[in-house]
Amino acid sequence: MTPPLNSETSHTVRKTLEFVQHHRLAKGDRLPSERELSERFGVARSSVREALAVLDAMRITERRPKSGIYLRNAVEDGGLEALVLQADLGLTFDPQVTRDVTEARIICEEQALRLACQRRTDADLSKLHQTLHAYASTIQAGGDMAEADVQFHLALVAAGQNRILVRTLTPLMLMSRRWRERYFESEAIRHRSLADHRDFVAAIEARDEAAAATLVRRHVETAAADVRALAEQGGAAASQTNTT
Amino acid sequence: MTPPLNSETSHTVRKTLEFVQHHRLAKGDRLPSERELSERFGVARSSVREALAVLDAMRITERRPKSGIYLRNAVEDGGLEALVLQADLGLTFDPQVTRDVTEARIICEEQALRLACQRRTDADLSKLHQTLHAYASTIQAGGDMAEADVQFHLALVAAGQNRILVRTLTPLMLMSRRWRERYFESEAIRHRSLADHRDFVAAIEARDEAAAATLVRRHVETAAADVRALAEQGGAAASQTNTT
DNA sequence: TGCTTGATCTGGTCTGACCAGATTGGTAGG
DNA sequence: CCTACCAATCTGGTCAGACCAGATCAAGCA
Repeated sequence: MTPPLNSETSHTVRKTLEFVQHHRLAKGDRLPSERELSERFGVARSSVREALAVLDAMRITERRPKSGIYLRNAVEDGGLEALVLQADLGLTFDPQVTRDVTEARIICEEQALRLACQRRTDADLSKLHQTLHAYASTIQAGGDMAEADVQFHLALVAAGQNRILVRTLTPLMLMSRRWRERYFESEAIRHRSLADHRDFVAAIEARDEAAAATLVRRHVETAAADVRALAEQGGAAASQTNTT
Repeated sequence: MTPPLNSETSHTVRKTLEFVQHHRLAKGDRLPSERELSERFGVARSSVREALAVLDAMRITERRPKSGIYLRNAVEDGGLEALVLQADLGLTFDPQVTRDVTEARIICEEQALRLACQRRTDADLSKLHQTLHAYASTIQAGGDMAEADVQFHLALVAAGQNRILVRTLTPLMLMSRRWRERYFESEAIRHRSLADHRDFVAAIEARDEAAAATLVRRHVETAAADVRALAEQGGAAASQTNTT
């Protein structure tokens, strides 16, 4: 459900991003020609072009006719969609990005939840209970917690009746999907998370803005801290990338 | 500076989106095959594929191997980047989207400005003054106000030291670029806007969070109301799209 | 009626070709 | 020795056509 790209295109996009990272290319630098990339990656030029069309649309690269392919921004400085793509591809970013994502999530989600308290309909409420139930089931069944978590938070935000806010938060959620996968390996965390989610729904049901706001902050901040701890402890191997 | 896509790819993307709109395709509906699209649009299949790669990456379409191309979401329900693309292409959306964008902008921008008040450096401040000056010059020279406005607001947000928030707000800004173009045709509005911007910088310089917050709300809400009035008055022709 | 089978359609990928500018290297002229 | 000009080369943009392997579905056989 997550991978948006075709196998080969996705593969080539990944290869290209890796190339950029590996060669420490900076904004304005020129990439090898399409023909050379296709040779280097062992795919046809048409495949390279598809990947470049995607990178272009994401404003990561810029193709200048008769000239070459240039890096529009550093890999870490594209659009949000670009970040999601990188997260999907398993590329990591520096800690500052993680902190910024957390902060942005708290900001957007807190306000969204306030709106949800004001505007939620009974339909939203039953949807929330349903999603909450699905969440609990996923814990029982040992299913995809990261996915269930994303779905729950998005349902929460959706109750705020602002589709743009939902779209804004979606990439922020998807971005931390990878981290969450490891995060939910702990049973204690899974259950604490479920308890938090119950509180969320209760707050929205009671239209208690203050409670909801406090909950988000604590929930997201705690989760972020845990993930950070996990990253430092478990995976020095997976934690570094270029920081210019 | 805005158009991110190559001529032909952009052209085909536009044609495809128009096709979807014209035929009132809904989520899950199937588009014509690549071969038929290429024939219909009068371009090679490879060009269609590039466009589809972009639409795929934006999660607007989904290509199922050996099956067909399907609409992942209604055109109005893609990612933020997709909305920007549509705005760039001159496609309009329903009023609810406009309202949601305004609300989301206020939420994100208010919090970003609060952060800016706390964290802005002297470098940020001089950058802001510089951007403000450029803004005033653009008014004098009769330049691209929409662009200058976007740049100013992004500089404002950037002072909050959260790159993710900047990236979040960028599409929201770009999205309303079209509307802004007409908006800034009024001289009165141009000057009121400049005055507002001066106040913004002053508030951030004084680290006055409350003032900054009040300013954003009033500034964005007023602008949105004006644009709405303009849309209702001037262009019934340009205001409707499908609302399902 | 029900099941099998093969023609057809679809996206995925590759090869190779041509175009028109941009770039660049070398050579002819000063 | 240096300058100026021109042609070979390189680049992205686009097109045409081909093959593959599943998916689909209708026709035909049991």
